[in-house]
Amino acid sequence: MTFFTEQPVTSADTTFFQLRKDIVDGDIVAGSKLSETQLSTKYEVSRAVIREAINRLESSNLVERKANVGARVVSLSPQGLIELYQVREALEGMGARLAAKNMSDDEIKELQQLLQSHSKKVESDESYYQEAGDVDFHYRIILGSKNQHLISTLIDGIYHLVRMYRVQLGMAGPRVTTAFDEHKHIVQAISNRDQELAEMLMRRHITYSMKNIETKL
Amino acid sequence: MTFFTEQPVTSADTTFFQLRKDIVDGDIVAGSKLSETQLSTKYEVSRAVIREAINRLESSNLVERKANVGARVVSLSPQGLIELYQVREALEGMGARLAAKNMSDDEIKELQQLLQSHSKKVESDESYYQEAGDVDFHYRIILGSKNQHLISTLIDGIYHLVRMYRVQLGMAGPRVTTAFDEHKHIVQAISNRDQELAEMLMRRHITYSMKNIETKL
DNA sequence: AATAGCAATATTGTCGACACTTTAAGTGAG
DNA sequence: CTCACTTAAAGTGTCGACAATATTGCTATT
Repeated sequence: MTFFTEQPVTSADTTFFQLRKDIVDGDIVAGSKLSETQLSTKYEVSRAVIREAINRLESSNLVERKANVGARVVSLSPQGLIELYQVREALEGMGARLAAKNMSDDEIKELQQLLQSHSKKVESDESYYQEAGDVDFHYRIILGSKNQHLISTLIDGIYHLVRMYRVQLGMAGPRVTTAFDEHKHIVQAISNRDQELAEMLMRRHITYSMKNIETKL
Repeated sequence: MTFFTEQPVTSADTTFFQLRKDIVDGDIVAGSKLSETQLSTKYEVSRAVIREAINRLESSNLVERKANVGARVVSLSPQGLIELYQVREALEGMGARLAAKNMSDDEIKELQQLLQSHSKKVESDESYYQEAGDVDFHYRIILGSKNQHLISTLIDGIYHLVRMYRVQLGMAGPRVTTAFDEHKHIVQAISNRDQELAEMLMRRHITYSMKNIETKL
């Protein structure tokens, strides 16, 4: 469940969302050039809205721009993945710490319930958990930090790139049940309001996750 | 010394830098509205340029935009400062950790020399250290992390907002010599390639720094 | 007098055209 | 044949005008 449904209001919004999806999904291949005129005809909007959309994509770290030259979709590399996950480790670690401090008792309860519903799905061997479930879990904790900078940096800025790596590398794998246990321990630390432990466990969880993906490169 | 002189190439670049400076310095007051037409006449460029500049300012977390309504300069608040420093703590902590791992021996030597030159200035009681010196020190470590995401998030995204808080709250204070000692210990940890310690010391350093500024709110 | 609805105004969003820069192809001299 | 220079092509940057949306002020009704 994505409970943060971004509602497009302007034409530039729509184009931005569409372009982002196409990039993350690999329909626009990594490293390729983004021609404004070309995209303008493809998406049937003026170059102005394309430019705005590209600007936002740049803010999301999905494209790179050079003045008077143009924009390219970022290219994926092992080094890039490592750097991305280092930032993610720092930010989500802090996120878990703050969540342990700032989440309401009700929110924690919901988090536990979410985990329990995942538990059933893991047992019944549904593959649901692999993607959506993991994302859902992490989103809740990030939002639970109540830190607006952290939230927007991660959700608007880093997570789409993370997904791009996952999608284009086939993602997931045999880490499902292992990751679930890690999630369980993190929630436990948050329930106990143990900030130190919550941060440490989240950092380890992300480190493991990176190493798992790294093998696929 | 700012060794990262951003060279404007387009008109939008120039306008963006100018606007950013005016906002950070408080010449455009925090919380005020940014009218595109108004700025267009003030800076003598077309609205398209202003719009691009505002978009970038939004990416830098210096302004907030609402569709069909307009952009406002962010307003400063104790809560906002705390949240900002929490993110900074996480990122610069990781930066110090990575610097201990990735800086070359030469770069570390230069860092030590920088510190020594600061030491003299602190003794001779020059107030130089307060602002530029501190920024210089932190920049070197961030750059030393060699992590491009970390670098751009901090230098392009967070640091201008940090400076905005400092400038508009009178900044600095009696923490000069204290901060210098903290810097010294961080460099020592980096020299020893002690990643854990470097991160921990940097995090504490930033926490202290926040508490110092917080008293001025 | 207060409020709801409407008209007028101001502001942002979008568009197509033009200006400038980069890139590539082509031409000529050595 | 190679290299430097010129020129043509394509692409990005900037502009002014129009369209769509939000805000303000007015009018009328209760």
